Amino acid sequence: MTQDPPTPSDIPFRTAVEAVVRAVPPGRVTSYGAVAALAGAPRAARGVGAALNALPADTDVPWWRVANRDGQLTIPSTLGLRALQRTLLQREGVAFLEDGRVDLAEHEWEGPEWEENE
DNA sequence: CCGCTGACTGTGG
DNA sequence: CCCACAGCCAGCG
Repeated sequence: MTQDPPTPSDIPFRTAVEAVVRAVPPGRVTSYGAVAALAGAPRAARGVGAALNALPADTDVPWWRVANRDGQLTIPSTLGLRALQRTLLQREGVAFLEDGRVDLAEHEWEGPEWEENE
């Protein structure tokens, strides 16, 4: 039987996003745009936000390791989610700048391929 | 099928 | 450097 190799485009967007975010190592931060690209939809950065927003509270997906391209935590501050994200990141050793942005120069993760090189 | 929303991003003033 | 505007796109009613 012919089994085509599982290409990203065959996987539902949300599933692909979850897989990518799960691959982000502790103490590392990536952007919505980068996740979208790795998920096979380079222009769907906003979709990534929607996907993470749909995650159940008990998810094992490390959603807090995703910030915007500037390292800002753009998650709604409602319900203290913003503060929660910051707490979780700091717990992993992620440093923040004076203006409240994540220190991307020190903690940005660009993907598994990049990881091999660094 | 159509229209609207938003945890984004790039560009221009 | 800060702000406004305009594309983009998945998900949902």
